Amino acid sequence: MYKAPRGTTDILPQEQPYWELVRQKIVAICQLYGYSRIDTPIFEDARLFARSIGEETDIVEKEMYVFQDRGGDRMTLRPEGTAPVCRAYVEHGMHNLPQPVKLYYIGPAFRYERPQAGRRRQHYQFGYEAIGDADPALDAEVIDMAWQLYTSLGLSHLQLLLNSIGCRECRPKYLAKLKEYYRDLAGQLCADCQQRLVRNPLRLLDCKRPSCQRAARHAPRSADHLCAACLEHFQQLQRYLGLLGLPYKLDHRLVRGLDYYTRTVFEIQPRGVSGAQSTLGGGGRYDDLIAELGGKPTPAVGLATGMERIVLNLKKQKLPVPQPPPATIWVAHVGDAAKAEAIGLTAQLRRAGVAALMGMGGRSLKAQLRQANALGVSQAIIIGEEEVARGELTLRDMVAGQQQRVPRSEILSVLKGRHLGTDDI
RNA sequence: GUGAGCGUAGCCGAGGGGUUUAAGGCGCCAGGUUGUGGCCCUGGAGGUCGAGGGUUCGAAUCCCUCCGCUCACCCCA
Repeated sequence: MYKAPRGTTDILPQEQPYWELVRQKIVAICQLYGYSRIDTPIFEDARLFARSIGEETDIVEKEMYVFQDRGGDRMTLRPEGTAPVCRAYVEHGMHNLPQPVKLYYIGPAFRYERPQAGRRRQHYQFGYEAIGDADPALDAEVIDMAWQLYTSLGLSHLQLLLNSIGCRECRPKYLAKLKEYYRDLAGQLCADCQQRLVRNPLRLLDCKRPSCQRAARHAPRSADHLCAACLEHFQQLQRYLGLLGLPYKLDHRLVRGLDYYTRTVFEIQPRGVSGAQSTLGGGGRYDDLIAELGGKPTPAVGLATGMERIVLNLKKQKLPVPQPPPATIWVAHVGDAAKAEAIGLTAQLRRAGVAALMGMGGRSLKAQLRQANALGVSQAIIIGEEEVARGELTLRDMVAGQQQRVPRSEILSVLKGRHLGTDDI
């Protein structure tokens, strides 16, 4: 028996209302903030991600789905959405458009990891990127937009974590200080952090092992070592967040696992959940990425959020989701002549915009009505020998349990009289 | 990659060596009305008890191995 591959899942019809709601809110909020949709390929040249995310990151080192296609090219199922969007920005010369260019995407991303709650090998990300402006007001807007998305879905008890990790000017100096601080503490670090000290010292700060946390306690903070320009940017951002009424918590240990970030980094997560896969969304500024990918130097800021984590939290907070309406009418029939009549009538109803279903497989009238009831259909039409002979239909109200004869030619106007056509929906 | 828990029909779930031809509930199908749903009653279909091996006269039940699922760690959405 075949099963969905590990870390993948079928999103079944009963789950879809959650996803549909999330998609609707996403489209609405993007319209509100001026973002246009972009769809990029699900696979890309493997080098795109190694270049942008960073060779030393977990994603690139152990989580990417890489394969060689039949032409011998090395491809990667995309592990995230920012790099492809930036590639598209450069490839299509979007620097000629009014800046910033605001783009959003919704689609699957792939990472080879052990699955657990809120983490799948194929997951769905919604993300957006504002490319072409360094104004901290844009950072604030990006954060505000995510916050509005979550709250418009009804999510509450969220917290915004914020940090600045500087730019290519000030970060190297900071990293040097960080390494210096750790020089005497190296013996206390876990094996992973021994590696990080050499390859990616920023990541030393967010190791969760108690001994490493202890070692990190008095580590120099990136926000205390920003250059004048980065400090100004960070302070302005905080001021703007204040103007927007967004509560935030500075977290000097928040560094994020992707190399392309500069200056602003942030995460939004539910309060009171630690450890588990709690982060709803995260992002930051990546002022060097476009140039890294061959464009001219272009500042940018963006966010990505996990759709299944939103759904997870909607369920956890027991928030209601709208259910799709059942069909309006069920056409039941008894006998060959009636079945022929039912086929024509059902088609006619649909063409008039009425959601209509008819019984299949020559089942008993009882069985047909039972199914109509189970599906929540509120009206049934019954056609038997007598109705066929007289050119009539029996129209049964499944809620009231009452029925009446209607001339076949008048059925549409009768239904309209009951406000059951699309004109009234 | 590491650790823990769990695998009995579509779903939930009893049974922990011998009348077990594997309970019960939900769902599905049909009948109780020669053309009428919901409630009720009756019946039916549906299972290599995750897989393989071992112990035993006898294994869903005990042992081993493997596989899968779930949760957690690492890391992230």
